[in-house]
Amino acid sequence: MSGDHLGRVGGGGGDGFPLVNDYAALLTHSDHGGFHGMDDSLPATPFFSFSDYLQGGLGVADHHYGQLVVDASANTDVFGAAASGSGAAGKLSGGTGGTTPVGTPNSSVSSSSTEAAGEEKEEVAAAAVAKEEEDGSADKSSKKVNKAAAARKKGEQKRQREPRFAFMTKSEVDHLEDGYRWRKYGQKAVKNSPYPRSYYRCTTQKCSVKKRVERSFQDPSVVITTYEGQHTHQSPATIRGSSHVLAPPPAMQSSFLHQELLMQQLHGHHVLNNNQQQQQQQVMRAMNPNMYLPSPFLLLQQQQQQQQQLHEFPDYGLLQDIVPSYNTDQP
DNA sequence: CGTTTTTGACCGGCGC
DNA sequence: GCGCCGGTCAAAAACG
Repeated sequence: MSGDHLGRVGGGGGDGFPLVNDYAALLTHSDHGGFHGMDDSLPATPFFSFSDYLQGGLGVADHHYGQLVVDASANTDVFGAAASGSGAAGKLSGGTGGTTPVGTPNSSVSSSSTEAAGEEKEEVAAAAVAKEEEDGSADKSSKKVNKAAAARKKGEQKRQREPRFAFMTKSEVDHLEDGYRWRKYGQKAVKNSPYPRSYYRCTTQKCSVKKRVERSFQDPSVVITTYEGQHTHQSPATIRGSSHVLAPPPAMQSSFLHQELLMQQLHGHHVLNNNQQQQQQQVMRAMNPNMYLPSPFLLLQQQQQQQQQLHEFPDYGLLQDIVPSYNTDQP
């Protein structure tokens, strides 16, 4: 039946997240289920679009959301898992200006990260990005990439699935509101986790965006959301009501908050290389196609080369694979 | 009554 | 070639 999910460990082959060109980040969501009704925990701050963010400069540490943004340490933990040595002391910082409904002790994050550094890392690394390239270089000689890939590449490219964008959010609600409507089409047990993974698909007909949501088994407070593809339409939440970019409905605000946080997290992660930073920028640029897409998508489908660095910075590898394929950026 | 969720079965890819 | 595993399908149930 369905009771076999937390059984096996290290089944072997499965990495848990066979992502291809993915990008991940951790967000710390201060409020829990506020979305679904009361969102009092969310500050009534004006929201920024990505473009604003970008144009406004990348050093927006003083952002309004600053108070919502939280411990970069936790971020680091989850993000880099192993890289966080001092993260243990991090802890929730800003705590929502007054409200910290989430009784989630970050300590669990740090501590668990320490203990389960390996596993957590695995999970993160996977969600983070992963690589699976199939170039002829395949010198990694890892377990993956072999005859199958070789054969495939030989004749034709494997149907590259759409780029994915994964990010982690500290939230108690599994399915975070992002302004779009989703229909759940499946649920599967995650290998090393007691928590299942849910598969959603955008209900808009022409839209084929999918997303999966799962919870970190060591940090139940952390939800990993992975988007795949990009919406071919606007968010219903957007259409409904205002055509302006301002004053989005609560749900959207939270959605944007996520993204804002995401970026801050990224930037707050001052441990990146130049390349990585550049890529971050690219990613962000990609993230806002024309105006503001309430959801983080876009991305890439190129990778390669930087693999070398991947070896040296496995923890930050996620940033490596990110290469926006969209040149919607302006001159 | 229409839509979404639930859940076991099924399928393809990949490792061994 | 076999078995494991992630991802998807689809029928039935649940929900509003």
